Amino acid sequence: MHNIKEIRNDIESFTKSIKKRYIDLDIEEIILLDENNRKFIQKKESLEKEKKDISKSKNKSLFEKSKKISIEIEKISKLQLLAKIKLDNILSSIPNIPHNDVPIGKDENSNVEISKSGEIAEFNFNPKSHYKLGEDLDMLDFDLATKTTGSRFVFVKDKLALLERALSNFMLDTHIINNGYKEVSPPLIATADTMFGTGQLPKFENDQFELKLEDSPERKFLIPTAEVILTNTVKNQIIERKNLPMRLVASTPCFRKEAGSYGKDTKGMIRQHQFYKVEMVSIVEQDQCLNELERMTDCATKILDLLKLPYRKIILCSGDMGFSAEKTFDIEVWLPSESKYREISSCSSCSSFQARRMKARYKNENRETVFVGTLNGSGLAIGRTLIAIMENYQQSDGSIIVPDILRSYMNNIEKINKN
RNA sequence: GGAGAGAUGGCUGAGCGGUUGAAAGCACCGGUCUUGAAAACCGGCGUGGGGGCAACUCCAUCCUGGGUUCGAAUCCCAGUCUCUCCGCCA
Repeated sequence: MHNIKEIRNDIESFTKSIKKRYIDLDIEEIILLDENNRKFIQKKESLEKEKKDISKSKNKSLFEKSKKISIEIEKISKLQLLAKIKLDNILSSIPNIPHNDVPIGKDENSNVEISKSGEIAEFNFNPKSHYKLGEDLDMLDFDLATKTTGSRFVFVKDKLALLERALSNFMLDTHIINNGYKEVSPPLIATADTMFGTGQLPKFENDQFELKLEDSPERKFLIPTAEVILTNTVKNQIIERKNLPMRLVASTPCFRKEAGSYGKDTKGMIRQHQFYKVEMVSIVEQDQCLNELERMTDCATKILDLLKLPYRKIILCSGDMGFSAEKTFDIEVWLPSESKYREISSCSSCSSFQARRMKARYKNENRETVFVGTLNGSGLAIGRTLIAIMENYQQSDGSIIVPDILRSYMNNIEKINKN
């Protein structure tokens, strides 16, 4: 959420910055609504003052007049509220402004590779896709999921289910023990207000699974990522500086409609309506955002290092970043069956963009109350890590070697074989 | 699900129709004292918004939304949440 005061004070630089996002924005309308809103506020407040003075005077002869003023106030309030709602609707649908470090570009073609890591394995046979491997092992069942639930779901069974569980524990342990994150097991359902805080609402309502609630005007949603619920733990709060940075990690299912991606990645587990993800969230002092982003991204890549999976790190360009982000690193893991890198983690700094929406603040060193900085990153997406392990560790006979680091989490089995 | 109690500033907590934006304490900040610290004493200290270059000023805000009244933290109605007790249940 942007500060209308800042926009008003420097319309030109705001317009220039937001252009980097390649969105349509009617700045004239914003300015007009803002002016109207303030005009009505002034009118309303001068009437309120008048009314207050009458009431203070306790002069009975003026009481009748006061009643009339009340009616007038009500009329103007309605107009003011209308302008304010319209203005807020527009403001709350404008994405965050990209940081200066961020390359300018319209879509993923302008993303920039920063580094590559790990050895890409040579296969002396044709590497299979994860879904072929999984189906042959009888440990991934997409048809069964279609029968019970619908498309874009999967049954993970047997040793692959164990692998999935092991990954969750391994990642959590690493972030808790080595990276200073505090484990949280959060609710998987969030209120509309919470969804607004991190930027899922109002603009991305179509991507969310909403629960059907009887007899209640309240709206509730399945979380699309633990970022939503973890970041909002500080909403409507003034945090003590000594408690910053706050680092939280959770392993949760995530639910996404994937609207607008029909026909994309329909085969296999790449794009599902439900998947597990280990999510890191940091709440920091504003000026620490970029340092924390580097740190968080390292926490994510460390997992891939330990799993010995090849990956690359890229920085997203201005047009490809998520709504709330000012700067984002994506980590992409190598998938032999596709001979390309696929996203497995996304780490973003949201500056104070979400904090403003959530009203999450802290007292800085000058004892001023200011908005915190928020960051989130996957560490990592479990489903996609499962895929990457299957494909990169596959053998010619269709079995899958268990990475060393995971064996203690998997009853010390070394290989996943067909039963 | 049933029955009660409650929701006030960063925290604790008074107020229960008319300078109450709100006592008091704690915390915090500044100062005096002290070699330094503590203690003691003095002063300051909520949030959001509007106007103004500024000094400053105005409005809102005592869970949320309605209502009564010239006037509401205080009265009425609805809702949300929290706590206690009972019931049911993983």
